[in-house]
Amino acid sequence: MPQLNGGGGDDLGANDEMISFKDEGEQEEKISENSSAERDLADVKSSLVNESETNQNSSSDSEAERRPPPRSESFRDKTRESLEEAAKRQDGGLFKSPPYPGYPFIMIPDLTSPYLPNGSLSPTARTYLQMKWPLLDVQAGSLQSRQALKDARSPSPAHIVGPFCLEFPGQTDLSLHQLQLSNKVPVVQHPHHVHPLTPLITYSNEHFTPGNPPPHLQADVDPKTGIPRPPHPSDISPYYPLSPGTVGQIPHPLGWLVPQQGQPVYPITTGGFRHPYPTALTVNASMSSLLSSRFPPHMVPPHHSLHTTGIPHPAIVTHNVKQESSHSDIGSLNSSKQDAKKEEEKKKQPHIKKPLNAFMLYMKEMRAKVVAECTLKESAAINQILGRRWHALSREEQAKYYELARKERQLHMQLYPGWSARDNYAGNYQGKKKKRKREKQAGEGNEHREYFPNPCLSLPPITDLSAPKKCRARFGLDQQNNWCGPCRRKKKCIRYIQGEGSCASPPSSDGSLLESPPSSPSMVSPSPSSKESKLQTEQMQPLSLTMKPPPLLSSSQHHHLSMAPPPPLALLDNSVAGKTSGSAHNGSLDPSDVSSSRPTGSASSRPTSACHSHSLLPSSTTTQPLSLVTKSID
DNA sequence: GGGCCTTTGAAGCTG
DNA sequence: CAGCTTCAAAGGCCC
Repeated sequence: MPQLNGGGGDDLGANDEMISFKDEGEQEEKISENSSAERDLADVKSSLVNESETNQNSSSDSEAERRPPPRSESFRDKTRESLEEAAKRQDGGLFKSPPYPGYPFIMIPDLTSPYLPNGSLSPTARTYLQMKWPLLDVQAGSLQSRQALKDARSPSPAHIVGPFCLEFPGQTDLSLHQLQLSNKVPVVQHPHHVHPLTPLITYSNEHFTPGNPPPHLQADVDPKTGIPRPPHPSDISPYYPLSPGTVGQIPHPLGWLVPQQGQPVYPITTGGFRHPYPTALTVNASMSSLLSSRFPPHMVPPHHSLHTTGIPHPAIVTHNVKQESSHSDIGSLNSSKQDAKKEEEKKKQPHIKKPLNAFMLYMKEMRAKVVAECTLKESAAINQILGRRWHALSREEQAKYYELARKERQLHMQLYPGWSARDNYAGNYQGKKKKRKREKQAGEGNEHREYFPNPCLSLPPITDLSAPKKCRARFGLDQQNNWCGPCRRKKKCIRYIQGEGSCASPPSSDGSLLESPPSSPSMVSPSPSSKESKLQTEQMQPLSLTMKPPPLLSSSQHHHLSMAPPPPLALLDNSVAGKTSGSAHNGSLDPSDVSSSRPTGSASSRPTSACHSHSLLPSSTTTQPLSLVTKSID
């Protein structure tokens, strides 16, 4: 695994993955079949994690040798390349594959953390700054961009047309961090420029004084067992707070930088959490030194989970849960008592949250940017955008997040050896537990998504017939007047229900396109020779809807899409394999899948700004009218 | 105040 | 083992 502490520029990053990618690129040969490509992709994806895991202890130098055999012709097949290229274009180069093999990928907490007590902004709490990542050459233009970003909350700069104006390379599609890094200076958060939201405001440097672990943590002995704790693995990222057994609150993994209140992150449970681990940074001396060398002292995480200020760490979820009604149940008094006991015990246990997965990490990092660019506030909409962007990310980019996620999991495991995801399942955790998720509608789980090329659209590009709130997704918040009653009340969309077989949507002139049977070959069958189909798709995508006025257009469009009759099974390609994680994963990395399901390529190819014209939206629908519609109803 | 929405991914659960 | 379910973050919205 790439060493965080590694001197030089390869601090961390998933060099391993990157290397492999590079190899793949070298071997870029002919690829051929989607099937093989898919397999390869799947392998690659898993390998992204596996490789790093297996190699975590090895030096980056040797990684190349141990690198798995090039698997990948398919990995980097032309389709993929073209897609990536398209994505790059769409994203204004944000995601262009970095030419840097060993980009320094430093995992640095985002200072603009929501964990701030006053953090109204919702910057990412735990973001990992990549020293090089999109080091897009923001250069000169970056000044403007920076300025623009400075007023992130202010109206988007003129050049920012809308959310995800991907067509403006390097101008707006940069995260604050990226911009900050654009000058090639490894500055994570400028000491001078204190972000309004920066948690540092709340904390004085003293709080972050490295090397001053709290007394209770100084002894590296498990308080519980008295057995000296094993040192943290060097490769573990410093994102997890310790879990001092007695300490009820743990700092956010990145708590040293993002102290906050009330945000539970990785609290410690009684169960099996043996004990306090020094902060990852503490544990990881190399990392710590790295950070110390790179960042001002106050940037360096404290060696202890409990902040000296006594401010509750976000990672901790206190269970101030009201006693459940069961207590009052006389009939089952005895059992109630027992239950109560159990509940109390559970309450006492801090809630340990699941480690963030790659996408979550990505979202955390990019959310703020999207919010600023798109002026969207609703997370649902933002997440949709992020989801598309995630798909648009190059493998390398995704690999970074997978690597981060892997480290998170690893660290999490180390910190909470006895923890299981099951612990957080409903019922196990007394904290606010979400109710059972909405019952799945028929067909849910096989939802077919369409990727609208235009990320700027606040309207969710994805049409999921089975998804509730169809109107919401279709029309967006701005057009609630178009929503059906139930949708307004957040109930099941009657339109959707009605439209299961037929379109209940309001008449729309251009809806015809959507209603029209799938004509696009690419749609119908993501042919293995994806290149061709892809081209076709690209050509066809920019169609009909393009001309529609954004709101109306999108609304009707979405509506039709959702209402559209089920596409032939053939249409139901893997792109919409359903929500199962497995399929989703593969889909994200599968070039073929991407090509078939992602209009991004086409979108990107379009010169016009998606943000401006919303043209992309229509196009996709045109080409993949039915595909959008998810799986066949029957 | 809590659930829903929405995304992907990880992991647990189920048949 | 495949498929399904739950949860992780986020913040506006609704009840």
